[in-house]
Amino acid sequence: MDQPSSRAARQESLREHNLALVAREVLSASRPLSRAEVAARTGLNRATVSRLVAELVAGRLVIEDAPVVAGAGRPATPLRPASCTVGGLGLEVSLDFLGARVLDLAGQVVAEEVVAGDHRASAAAAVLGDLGRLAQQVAGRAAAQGTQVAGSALALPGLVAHSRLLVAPNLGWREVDPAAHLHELPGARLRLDNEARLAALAELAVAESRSFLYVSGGVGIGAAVVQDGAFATGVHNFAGELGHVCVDPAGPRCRCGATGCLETFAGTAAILRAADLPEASDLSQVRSAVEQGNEKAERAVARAASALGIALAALVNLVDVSDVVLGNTLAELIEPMRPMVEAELSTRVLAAQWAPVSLRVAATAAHPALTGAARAALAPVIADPAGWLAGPGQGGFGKLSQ
Amino acid sequence: MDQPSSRAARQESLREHNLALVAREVLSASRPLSRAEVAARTGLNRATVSRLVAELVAGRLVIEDAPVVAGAGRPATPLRPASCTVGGLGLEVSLDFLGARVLDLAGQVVAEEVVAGDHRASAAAAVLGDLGRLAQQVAGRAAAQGTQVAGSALALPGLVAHSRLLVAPNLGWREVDPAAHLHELPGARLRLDNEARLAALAELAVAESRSFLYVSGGVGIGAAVVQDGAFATGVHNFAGELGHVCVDPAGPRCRCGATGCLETFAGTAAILRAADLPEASDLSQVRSAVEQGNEKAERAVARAASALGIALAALVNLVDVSDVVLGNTLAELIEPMRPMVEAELSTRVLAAQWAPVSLRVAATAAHPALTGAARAALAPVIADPAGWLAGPGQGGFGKLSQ
DNA sequence: CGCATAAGTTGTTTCAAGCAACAAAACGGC
DNA sequence: GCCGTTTTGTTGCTTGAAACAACTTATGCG
Repeated sequence: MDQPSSRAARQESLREHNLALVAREVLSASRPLSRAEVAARTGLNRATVSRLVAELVAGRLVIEDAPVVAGAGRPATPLRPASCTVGGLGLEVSLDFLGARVLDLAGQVVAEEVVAGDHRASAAAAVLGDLGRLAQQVAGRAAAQGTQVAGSALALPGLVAHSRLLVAPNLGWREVDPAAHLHELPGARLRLDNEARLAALAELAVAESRSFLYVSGGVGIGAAVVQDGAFATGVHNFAGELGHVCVDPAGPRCRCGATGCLETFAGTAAILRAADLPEASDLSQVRSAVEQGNEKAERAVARAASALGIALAALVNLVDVSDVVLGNTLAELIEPMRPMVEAELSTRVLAAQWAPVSLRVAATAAHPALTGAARAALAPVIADPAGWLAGPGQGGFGKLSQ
Repeated sequence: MDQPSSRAARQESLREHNLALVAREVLSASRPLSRAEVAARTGLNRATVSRLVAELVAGRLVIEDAPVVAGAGRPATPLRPASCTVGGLGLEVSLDFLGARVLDLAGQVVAEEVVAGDHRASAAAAVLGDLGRLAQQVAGRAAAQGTQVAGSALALPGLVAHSRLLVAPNLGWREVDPAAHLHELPGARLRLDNEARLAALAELAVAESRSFLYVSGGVGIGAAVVQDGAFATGVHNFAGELGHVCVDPAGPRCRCGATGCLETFAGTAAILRAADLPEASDLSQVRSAVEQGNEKAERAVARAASALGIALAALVNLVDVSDVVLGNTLAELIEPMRPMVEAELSTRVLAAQWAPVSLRVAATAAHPALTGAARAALAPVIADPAGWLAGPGQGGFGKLSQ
């Protein structure tokens, strides 16, 4: 459904819209495009595309390659995203590492730094102080390469509203305002979001599908629904708390206070505990045990798979997705879990017969939420190039959308 | 969220957009507005609004009332939706009635007819044939009053994709193409949608909130998520199957094939069976029994409330809504169910403390899905007045009486 | 070498909205 | 009762953005 923006459109809006359209086409193309190709793809006139591209080139968002001869006719001038001119700074606080990464418009890493550390039940101020220093350092390195950081985004394993972290159960944090501890970040204001959602954004950049459910399964289990390239965020930005869907009201008590949450069956810690393997600290060891026929491990995985299937079936019944992408540590167990998850899905999803659900592993990349955060930081520039070109450095961007 | 339409915008699009903006403002205002007020609300220039309004008046979508004196200054000309010029035809096949209703742009009923009947395990062709005759009759009466039907929409208690009904478990229908049995409906093509979603559309027109979850609880339980006035439809239009969310994997078998679906606890038939009241055929009788302290009825309601709470909690965790509207027969039981539903919600929803969920009864109106269907039929005209004014208008029904 | 072909540019036209000035229709104070 | 004030709606002019058509550029091919 096309939700019409209820603002008056003037001619300036027209230009902004078309400029953004051209920018998106060039910046997210899989190969360099010529002006003529952009015109063909967008439906704009060649002359119009030329004017708009000129603006993007002048603003250093897009660069022209040397013309390439390909068959008859005048050779086309390939256009591609500028590298190392404008960047987004992605930050992440995870249970076991801190990270900062700058990506440029081409999606290349300009600078990054990841520091391991155990942040379970940690002090927010200290951890965020460390992260701030890390961010400074990485942004400095990016600047040395000529990359101006347009903005930053922080991925957190918890519930985020506006610019506050409400609760991150596994970090043991409540009511934290990260911006207060992260002074002097370059660019416009800091955007916060859930780890799963930002990881989904990274997946979106490489996946061929533009609608899927991304499940980030670690100690906690988060999810993000991507539909046609946009997130279902819910009214308060709280959507996707798959880990606390009730799978069996008679199940074990969860640290959130309820009983039978998915996390108590399929969270990393829960599976490890149920598998009861001496000195196993990783789900890959559980997988090996299953492959070797360890019965306790098999039962643990079956229990997790059944629970995951029930929760996913609820989600599919409610929001109707047909492509489930499994990320984070839970991805290790996809093959042993697959038959049972698929069985639950096919019996419990009302529309299963017309819209079968597929299950796959996320594109492997280190720390996808970090990549997604960097992309989110850059998103305002891509969505509103006119705003960026008009006042770089200034927060001309009202919209934090997408 | 501003999902940018990925089409090239030309000046014509600008005009269409602003025309739609003005149309929406006038057609969905609670009181007649002057041109100057529309200009203030939309941000458009007064001159521009005048030009656009002239077009809408010429197209008979909006009419001018006599100027009204109100204080100093030139008296304003009130603009209001034209009545009885353009209408939408809403149709519904329900378990126990067939209905057809024409609404005009002002939201007034121009003509309607509702026929009771039991359609459980019925023959689709015969029922739809009856509905077609009913539709003809009602459309004819509307035409006699000068209302040209712009389009029609059909509400069905089942899974709808494109223009086919895939399955309606309680009707016992599968793979039905209603258009094939409903010949010669006036206006553009027939739109199909789920009963719950269309009922939610009717609720949206009268509710003050523009984001809520509408639950239609009858024999089956459907739901629709409305966010900022738009529906979350999912990838295939299957979203909202709340009735088949698993509430307890050890629960009774559902007719969908799975076990422990919400419907098996909180569907009308399930509650009646559990309450075990001789000759009760209605949930209002169950409510009376509860009020009189009937223990079996109390247990039945508690069981239903707990199940509903668990399913709603899953939904709220996943899609983040904070306003739940209960419609259809289940609304009868809202008060006896409220404490238990709210208890489940507050313990099971992770964000409950920051975004408490409220529970209320739908605005009472007879057959809301019928109203919603009529509004849906009219929606294309409001969303694209330019298309309507240019297109198949004017022709068919000759001069208006009066 | 000329012709076909495709890419990109330049000048003109079209169309929608803003702007400013103005006309219309009320009120209020004297 | 007349004149200034206030708000509404309209008219003529200007501005801006994109389409269109014609043109230039640069290549391949016979």
